[in-house]
Amino acid sequence: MTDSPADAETRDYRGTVFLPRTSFPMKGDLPRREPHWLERWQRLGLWERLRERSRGREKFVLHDGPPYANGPLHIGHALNKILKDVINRAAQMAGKDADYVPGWDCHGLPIEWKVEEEYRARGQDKDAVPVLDFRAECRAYAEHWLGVQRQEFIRLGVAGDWWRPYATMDFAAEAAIAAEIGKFLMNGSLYRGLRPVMWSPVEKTALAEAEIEYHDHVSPTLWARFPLLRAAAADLVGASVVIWTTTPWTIPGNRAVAYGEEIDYALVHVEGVAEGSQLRVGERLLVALPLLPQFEKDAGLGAHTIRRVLKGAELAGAVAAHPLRGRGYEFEVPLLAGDFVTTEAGTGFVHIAPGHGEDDFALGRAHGLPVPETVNDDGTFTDQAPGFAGLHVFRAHEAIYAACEAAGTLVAKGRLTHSYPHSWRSKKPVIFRATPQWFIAMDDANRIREKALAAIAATRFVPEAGRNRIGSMVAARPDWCISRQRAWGVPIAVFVERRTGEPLRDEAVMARIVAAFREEGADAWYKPGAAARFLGPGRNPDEYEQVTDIVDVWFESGSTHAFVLGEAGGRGLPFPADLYLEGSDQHRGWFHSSLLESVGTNGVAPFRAVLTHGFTLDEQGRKMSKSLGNVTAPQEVLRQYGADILRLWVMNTEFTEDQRIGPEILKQQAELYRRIRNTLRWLLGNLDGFTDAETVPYAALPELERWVLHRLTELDARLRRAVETHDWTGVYPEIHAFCATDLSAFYFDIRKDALYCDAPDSPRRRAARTVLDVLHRCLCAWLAPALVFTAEEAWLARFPDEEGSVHLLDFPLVPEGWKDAALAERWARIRALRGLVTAELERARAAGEMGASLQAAPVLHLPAPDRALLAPEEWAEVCIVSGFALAEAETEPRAVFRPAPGAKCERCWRVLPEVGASPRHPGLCRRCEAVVEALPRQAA
RNA sequence: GGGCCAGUAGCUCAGUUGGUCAGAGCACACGCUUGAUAAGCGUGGGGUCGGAGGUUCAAGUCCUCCCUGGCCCA
Repeated sequence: MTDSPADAETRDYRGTVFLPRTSFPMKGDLPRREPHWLERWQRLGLWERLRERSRGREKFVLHDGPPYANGPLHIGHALNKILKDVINRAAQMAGKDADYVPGWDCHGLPIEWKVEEEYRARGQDKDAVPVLDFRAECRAYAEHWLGVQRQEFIRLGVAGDWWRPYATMDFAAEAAIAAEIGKFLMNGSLYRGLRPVMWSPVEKTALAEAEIEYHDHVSPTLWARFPLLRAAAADLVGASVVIWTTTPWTIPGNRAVAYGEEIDYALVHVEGVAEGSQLRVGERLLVALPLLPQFEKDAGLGAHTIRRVLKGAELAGAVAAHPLRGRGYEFEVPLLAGDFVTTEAGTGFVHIAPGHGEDDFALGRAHGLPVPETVNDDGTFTDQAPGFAGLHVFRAHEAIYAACEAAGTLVAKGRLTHSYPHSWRSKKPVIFRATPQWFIAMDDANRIREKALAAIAATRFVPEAGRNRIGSMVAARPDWCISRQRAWGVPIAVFVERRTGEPLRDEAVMARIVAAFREEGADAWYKPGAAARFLGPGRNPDEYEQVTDIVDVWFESGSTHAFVLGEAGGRGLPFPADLYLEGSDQHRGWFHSSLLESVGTNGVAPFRAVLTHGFTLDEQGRKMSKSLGNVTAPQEVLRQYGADILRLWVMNTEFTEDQRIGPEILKQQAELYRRIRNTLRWLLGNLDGFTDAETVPYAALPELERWVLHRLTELDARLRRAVETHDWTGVYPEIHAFCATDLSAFYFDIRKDALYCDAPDSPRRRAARTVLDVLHRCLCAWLAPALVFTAEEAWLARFPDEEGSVHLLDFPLVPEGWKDAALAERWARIRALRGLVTAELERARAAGEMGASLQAAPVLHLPAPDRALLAPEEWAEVCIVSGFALAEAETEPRAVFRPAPGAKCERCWRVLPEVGASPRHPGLCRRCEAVVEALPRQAA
């Protein structure tokens, strides 16, 4: 190189400019890079290190709601676990010991089905397989999917105790669940009662709702008289209430008739009948007024008069005779108000058989009606159906018709094709049938309902609406039916004394069961000789019935707190948990069952706070479904974009409500990500070679730098508030906006001149780098809970360390002293005025008067109060122009474009009159001349 | 059919107790830059705040009804 002026004209000063330098690439390449970070964290034992170094800190426990170990993860799983992860990581970085134990729900029907399916594929009969073998296959199936889902969660970047998770099929868990049932047994809340369930007479088994499919079916129909014995109004006594049913076989089980209080009923006096009609001239009938025209046709009603019309409410207290009175059905049949009664079909009266319908059962229970068991396992009538014993219900209608006709209560009969429930397996029609089931009482001496409502009042709900939602359910729900007639689950390990029908309440028996389950799993219940083994030497197994029902899986997952948290959990986690976090459907599910279970055994809720998220829909707000082809699979997002993009999406949505996702939305998230990534990249590039020695104390910083630090205090406060309240909405959007608007478009753009062109020891450049250092530390830490991979990459790009990780850090302390509201207000005004300047420059640019902003030296006319904001040279800096003049304005500020006089400095590109004045560097301005002169020769 | 929730620019979201509240970011268009460069900067267009009534001097913001969607039930 030469210093001769002749050469200077052509000299390239690019090499003397301090351009950003970094190894941090612009492209994230996340699908390829993320797995390497996972390997690194695994190798470092990051989770164990975190636990080690936060030992003794205050615990934060987000108790994991267990996903079902069946099939690959869908987007809802991803949303849920990512949210949990962000909250856990943020709590950890905010100074807590956030120990997170992931869990799985392993028992239940869907897995039984899958295993049965595999049997069928092999031509094997499930019922021929010994129960212990079947259970072993179910266990292996759940084990497999637990492993798959674990890897998928890990790939999402979710941190937790993955190699020591909990599972409801762990022996310890099965033992704890049995022990929890034992507590309800001992405290008296567990009882055996009747309840109608969907029952398949072909398979002789109860069916779950999901095992039912609906097909068209031809049912015999029956219109029957219920002669009124007593009623408030004299003209009703002796009249007949007419009911209509599509299940005549339920007549023997009838114990009441329901009416609608608001429905208008006609008291009809029959004066003529069609040929063949079963109606009698002179009789009086009660039929809903709107249904009377149809009834005329159905029953062959001829001439008649409507004596009067009455509201159903008038029937309160009325009593009718059973239509088979005189044939073993001598009891009275009360008329009861039912809000399920409609005038859509029939007669506006519903015959109530408490053993054969949901509404029937509920109404019966509310009024203390008996629940006769009129039907056997195989669908034949029992002795409790006098006159029909042994007859199959599906072949009983002719006999019922005949009996009614003989009793004078047959009004009409017919046939109806309608949608009717069938067994999923046998494709045969099913029936509602009352069967003995196990219940937990809501309102006995244990007062679970009352205590649960109190616990709800004491819990924090985010969003607040959750309190009402779960509260109204708890207030209205019936006793909890916890028994299922299934194989894959935890048995209700109870014995019933045959002589008394009472469950055996013996602590010693319970203790033997729990101890055995702990060692051998719940399989112990099914092993030969189990009854003798658990009952102990003092009892004869023949005198006891060993219950073979399993417990509702909701009871199991509702018990997770009992084997994960507290003393019994053995993991050093406190009870209750700080937070439960699941989808809003869990108000009826896991939140609900956990609450009831814990209230029943501990008297309090297992959580201090409940956070719910909504459901993930497609881009049009529709539910995702395979048939619509609008499913966004997390695996596909990972393949195409990477986990950090999916995580960013989670944090950018209003997740307490339903969210949307799809190709367009993901593309947008990738764009938002790029802005954040480039902000980090620019920071890293401009911090090249930075050391603490360069740092400038706060008091010596220019206002612009102090303003940036003030913004950090605002973001820090926002973040810490989110950690406290679990209200994360808007936090990451704000960080993004900070990167885009405050940093990239404002602060960085302004400081490029100082950073690129000032001398390395210039106070202005050092001040900027001081702030860039803080920005890098803050952004890496703040982004770490959400963008777990990118934050790590950006941290290690600056502080390479074989053992290091951004995830081992706490959030940086942002000094309170950086907060400066007055400064913020002044700079808000400065930015507003800067907007006037940029708009004016744009006008000039469009008019062809200028290109780059450094070609301008505008004049800004300001009213008096604004004139002291900045000096002209500071305005030039802030507006990124080469010159600047202030002038007076009467009222409204305005900017006027002027071209910058002088020549363009070849190094810093500012247009200044002084350029050309230097003999050694005629192409440079004074600042750049000095910088270049001071550089070591090889650098220049 | 019932309970709960939501419906603000193409997209993601702000809009406290009703009174410059019709905004931001992204996307889009145009321009600049070419020393964050498959980057960066600027300017701009775009919404009858789901619809209809009502309360009020004044309503995305309160009330009623309806529509659409979601969750949970029947």
